[in-house]
Amino acid sequence: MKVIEKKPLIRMTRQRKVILEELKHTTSHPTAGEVYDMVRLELPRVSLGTVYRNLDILSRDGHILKLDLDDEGQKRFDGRTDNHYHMRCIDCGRVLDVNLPFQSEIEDDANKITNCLVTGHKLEFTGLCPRCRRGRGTKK
Amino acid sequence: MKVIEKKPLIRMTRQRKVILEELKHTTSHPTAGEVYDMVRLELPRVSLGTVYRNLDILSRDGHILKLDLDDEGQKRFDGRTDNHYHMRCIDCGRVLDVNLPFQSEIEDDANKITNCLVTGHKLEFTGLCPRCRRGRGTKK
DNA sequence: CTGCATGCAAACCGTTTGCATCCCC
DNA sequence: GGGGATGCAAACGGTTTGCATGCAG
Repeated sequence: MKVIEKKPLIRMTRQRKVILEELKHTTSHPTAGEVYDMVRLELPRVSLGTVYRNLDILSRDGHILKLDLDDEGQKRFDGRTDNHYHMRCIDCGRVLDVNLPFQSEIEDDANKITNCLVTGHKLEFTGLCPRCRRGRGTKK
Repeated sequence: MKVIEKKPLIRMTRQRKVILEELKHTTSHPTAGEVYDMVRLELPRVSLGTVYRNLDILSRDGHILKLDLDDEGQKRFDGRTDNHYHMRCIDCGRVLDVNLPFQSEIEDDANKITNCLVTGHKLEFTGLCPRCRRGRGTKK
């Protein structure tokens, strides 16, 4: 498993700062468009291109995570940067953190049965979030 | 874990048949564009729209798998429909099968620590495929 | 002062869709 | 013969990019 090392940000612009702060203060895993909407409340003249460019730089340097979840046409962003898993609600699309221990050993297992050099893994759960679950039966 | 039941195909057109056969005879996890290229060798007048429509229908009915892998702007398709995992080479982009036992129990673990109703999971490995691994050091 | 960052708009690329025609059952 | 499938081309949605200007260090 790779330890992501955060590089210090070379240059902190007003836009970059607001984008980073918004992500650090939410757990909603917003899309780029949603980040744009959030930032625009504070910086009404920010451009969507700037948001995309900064999300790229911030994730490249390890300050945020870029998530590429199944069945979504778009990426999501996470201010939480430690290794953790996610669960996506197939009803409402909400994305939640799953605090299962991070299983680096599974990469060893994969290494044993392939000729690859496996260095990372991504685990994503699907199902119903607590809210959507109520609208249906609760038994498994 | 959900057992996917294959529905019989209502109608078998020439195009649909060729698309399905191409996918059953390769392990390369091609993109829609790559399937299009493969099919075009046999049916030169096939349209890209038809390929997309059939890939949708075939995956909806469980005859193929639609894969949404990390860091790719596009979907891939798999003629192998049993539950299994994948590994993506971060160097060349190749996608390989990983025949690790399918761990439905991990969904139970997730159910225990969340209030969600977890019904599925997806596990994706990243690293170097055997070919790309040779170009670099082989020690871990 | 220098060069990276911004706003704006156009371009890009994978995918979807409307429509007239075709052809499988 | 009828309804789903096709080819074609235009539209779509998220993302990227070129360019002139702005601003952090």
